[in-house]
Amino acid sequence: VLVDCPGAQGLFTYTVPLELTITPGDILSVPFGHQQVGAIAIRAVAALPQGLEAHQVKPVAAVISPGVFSPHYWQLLEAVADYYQTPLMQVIRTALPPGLLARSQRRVRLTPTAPDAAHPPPDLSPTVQRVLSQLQRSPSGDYTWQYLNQQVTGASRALRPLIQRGWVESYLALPQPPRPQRRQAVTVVAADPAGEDLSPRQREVLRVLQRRGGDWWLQDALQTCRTTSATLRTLAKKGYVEICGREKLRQPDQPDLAPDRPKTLTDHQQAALTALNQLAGGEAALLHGVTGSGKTEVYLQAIAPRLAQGQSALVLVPEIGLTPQLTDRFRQRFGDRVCVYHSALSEGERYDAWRQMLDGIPRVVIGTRSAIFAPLPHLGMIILDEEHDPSFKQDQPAPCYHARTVAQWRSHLDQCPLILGSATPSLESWVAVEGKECGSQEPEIQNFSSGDASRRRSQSEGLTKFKIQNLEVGSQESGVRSQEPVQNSKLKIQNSKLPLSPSPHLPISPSPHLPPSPPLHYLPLPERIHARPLPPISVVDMRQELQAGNKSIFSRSLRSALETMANDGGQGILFIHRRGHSSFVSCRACGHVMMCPDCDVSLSQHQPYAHSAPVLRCHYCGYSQNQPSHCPACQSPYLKHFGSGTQRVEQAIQQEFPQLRSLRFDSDTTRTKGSHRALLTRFAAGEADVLVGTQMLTKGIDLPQVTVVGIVAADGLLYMADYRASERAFQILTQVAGRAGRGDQPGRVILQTYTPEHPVIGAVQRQSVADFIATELEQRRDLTYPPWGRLVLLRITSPNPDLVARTAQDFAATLAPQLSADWQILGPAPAPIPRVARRYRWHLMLKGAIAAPMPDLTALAPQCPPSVSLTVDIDPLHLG
DNA sequence: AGCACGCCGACT
DNA sequence: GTCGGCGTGCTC
Repeated sequence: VLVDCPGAQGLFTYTVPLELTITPGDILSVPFGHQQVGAIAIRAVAALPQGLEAHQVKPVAAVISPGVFSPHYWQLLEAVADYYQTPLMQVIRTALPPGLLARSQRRVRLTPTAPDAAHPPPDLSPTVQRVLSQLQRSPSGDYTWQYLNQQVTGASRALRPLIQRGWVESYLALPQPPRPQRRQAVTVVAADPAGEDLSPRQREVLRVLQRRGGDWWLQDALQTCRTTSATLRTLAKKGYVEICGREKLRQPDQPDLAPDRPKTLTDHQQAALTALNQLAGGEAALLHGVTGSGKTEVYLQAIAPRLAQGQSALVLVPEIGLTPQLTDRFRQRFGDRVCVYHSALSEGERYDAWRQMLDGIPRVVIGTRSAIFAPLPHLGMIILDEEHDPSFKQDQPAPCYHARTVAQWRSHLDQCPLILGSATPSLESWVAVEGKECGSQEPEIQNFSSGDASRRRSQSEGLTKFKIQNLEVGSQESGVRSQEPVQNSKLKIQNSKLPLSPSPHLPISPSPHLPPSPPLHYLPLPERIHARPLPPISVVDMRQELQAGNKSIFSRSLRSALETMANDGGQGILFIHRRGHSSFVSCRACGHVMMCPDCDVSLSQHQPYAHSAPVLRCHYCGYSQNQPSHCPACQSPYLKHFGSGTQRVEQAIQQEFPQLRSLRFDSDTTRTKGSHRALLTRFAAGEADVLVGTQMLTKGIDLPQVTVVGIVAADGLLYMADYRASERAFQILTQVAGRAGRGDQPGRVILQTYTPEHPVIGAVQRQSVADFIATELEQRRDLTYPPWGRLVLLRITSPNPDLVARTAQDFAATLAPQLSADWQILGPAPAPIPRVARRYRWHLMLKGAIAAPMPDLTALAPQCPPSVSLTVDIDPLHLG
């Protein structure tokens, strides 16, 4: 068994209780030390491993979910673990729905014999007293061990006398993995509802039930018929209906949609579709379609034949909550074969969707990044829409994987085609297009050979993380602690003698061999559907506006565009890249800037409602406070806000265009479930004239009535200290501009900036992706930044500022002699934002040649002093 | 990770 | 002599 416990390296042996059947690949719950943890069954062994006594072996506690890992799927997880230098178990955890690998909780509760709170026994030490009164504070007298230790220092020791006297008991709360939800269901079985033996009321109920399909959840039936369960039970007794428990799939509410049929394709769409249909398994294509060119229709028609052949399709989108329109279109085309999977679902909904995928019925799964691990048995196609979007890269907990990279491996392992779609392709994909002049420079996003892998392993001499595949090869590591490799290599010998009948163990590859990523077939969609023109983009120099005496945040041309739009009954979108009211608040008298107490970040001003008191919020840790009336440094009353965000823009509209009704679309107004869809529906229904929003506006929104797009200030995007700032600015601006003129009315875009000469602005205005990419590639080549080189970022954090700095320097010193000549160390240096949520952050960057094998950094994490944490980010996207 | 154990300084 | 803090090691 592989246990879900960091630091527990290797495999552990358990007995199988008689009442359980366990197959390799099952997800288990096992006792481990003083707790119960999640585990994966790897293989059955006939005899105890050497050095292990029978009394040491415990039985498996439960099977959480039966066999879910196919050989290919397992190889995919191993590849992710290996490339992103993350323990396999952690990769498994990201691939599974949350809660499946739950661990037990140590809890403590008062027993009935415990003394009354009013009469505490006097012969107890102060800490014991405190623990007792803490327990008595809650009505149940029940706390987790951990919480009690937080509240009362030294609680764990103080509990001992209490437990001895029998006043307190300590118990293990078993993990509660999600389970299928069962509900009573009513089915009409009698064809004729006019039976003689029915009362009038029973007859009526039966008729209502039958009229609408005859298949109901008991709850709904009772409500609709305004009846009681007694009536239905009588109907059941008389044989007219059947009542039985059935699993009810948990699903977010979805609107009823009219089905639609495939649309006629333009010539370009048709050409792309033909090419897609001819893709062999493991081949990949870049579908480069300008905004509004109908990529979605191509996806739909490419998927349809795969479904018909009994295969499933996987569609990855940047953020699903943001794209109700896309999921609706898929539902209209494929009905309930569409399955949505993303992190905004509740635990139960995710679990149900995940189990549905396992059943092998052909489906279309639409999901975010983590859906690349959807357990679909017969995968026929993978589509990554908005392939360039940075949210496909995970940067918080390891593995810091890029869904596009993982998709390439998966497409190869499952032998299915991969489609990358975008209006503004990433440089990585652009360079990988076949026939482009990059030759051997082509970034092989994944290209580790077995040679690399074994070299890496030998480099780190025993400190390397334990890898299952090592067992198969035998144990070359001398340093791996305890007897694991020995006993396990013995197991291996046992297993290898077995005939290759039904695989007795989880198929584990000796080392994840993955071929270089294939070249991309280039499929352009250079025109919008119905030959609609791309909207012209006018760039407005805001410096000249100021000179002309215009102090408004709206230029004269944006102002007039909005006025004509209002007269013509069109709708508009205003884009600003920051939410909230303003970017920071500072004192006019002394220059003091309001800062977050826990981060090195200025606080943003928010004004939830038009006249409410302003609130200051930290966008990094969520800290918030009311805006003080006087400067905390000098007591001056002149605290002023600078810069503008969505709230400020909305306010300005209300002041300057009272006739225009506006809606705000940012993460403040879309926080609750379903609010995206609600806002978009209201806007589409004409409840507002202007939609004011952030980046969110760029993602998969198709609003045909929009004729005007105003970019209130492009500058905030252009000047970020990140080598990808230009690329991201170009992508966002182009995508926002592309929201205009998607209906019958032509659109126009007004781009306001203080630096119209910036090359990104020019490229956006010319709407020329190729030009932009060519210049950008040139610049990156000079510095050997990706896609011409590769990066690894070590993020080191701790609440102790000196310790982080020292650790970062130590790591640099350890790595320097280990790295090959084609890698160099940049830093260490404090991170661009040196402190977030009271943790100090340092960065250590490794830059290597494109063909250079990745250095093995897995040995560093165990060297971290306590309180210091290290994240290894392979191919980082943002360096902030 | 989480928990137990054992060492060591501080305080009654 | 005891309490409580902290580093170390183990989990089939």
